[in-house]
Amino acid sequence: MSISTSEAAIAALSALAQEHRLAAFRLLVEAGPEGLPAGTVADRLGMPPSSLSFHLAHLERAGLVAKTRLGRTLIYSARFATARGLADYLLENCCGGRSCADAAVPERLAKGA
Amino acid sequence: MSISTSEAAIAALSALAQEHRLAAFRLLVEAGPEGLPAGTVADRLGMPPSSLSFHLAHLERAGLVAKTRLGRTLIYSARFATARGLADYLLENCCGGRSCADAAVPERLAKGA
DNA sequence: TCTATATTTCCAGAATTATCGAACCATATG
DNA sequence: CATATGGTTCGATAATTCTGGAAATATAGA
Repeated sequence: MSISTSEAAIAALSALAQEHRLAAFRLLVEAGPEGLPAGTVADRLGMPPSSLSFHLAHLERAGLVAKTRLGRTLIYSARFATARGLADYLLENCCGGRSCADAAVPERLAKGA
Repeated sequence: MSISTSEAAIAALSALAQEHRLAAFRLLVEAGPEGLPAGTVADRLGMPPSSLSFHLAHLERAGLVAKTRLGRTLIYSARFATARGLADYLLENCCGGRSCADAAVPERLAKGA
């Protein structure tokens, strides 16, 4: 998941553009590759399981998390590569390779000078 | 705009998590520091001015674009620093400093092994 | 098999976001 | 001042997303 199309970028962006999902994802990042059971995430975030499930599914569709069954618990883990892929996408497509040293003060356009 | 809080990150993420806004922002990035008049962006994106205005305002609130008046035209330009700030936020908070070499296959948790 | 646990899916209602025409504001120019 | 141009704001409607309880699914264990 290296995020090549803008659709993929939008999927990842909107997956993270939500309070609860960003919090869940950060929790999983912190948990590392071992991941965390859905229930644990729900507890730590203090939200009802059905709501959390909705958000985790959203993250999974965007390729940001992976799901593994272990007995009767489902373990979610962060897909670091996708997060990095999104960061790379931003750097390439939204910083245009330029230095990114904020210089957004256009003072002369449509005027020759 | 270095994006320190998660609120700021969510604002930037959701600003870019929309087809038209991402397209508009990319256009402004491509245009460089000189920026582009709102009307030009509307033309290139083929959308009614009021719709575009709505989206540009959204990008501006998130700190992703700057607005400058030049006569009767309003020129929008990308704030590269914010885009980079978002990329940095992702790298720091969503990749956890680790190598990011996808390793999301938790096979032993809750079991000693 | 019956029961308990972990979680998801379903569904309906609430909340938020997007769309776009019409009216409005600001600036330029005759 | 009158008029034209570039854009925004308003407002009503449509579309999408979020929320959370109830019912359903999957697995484990007695």
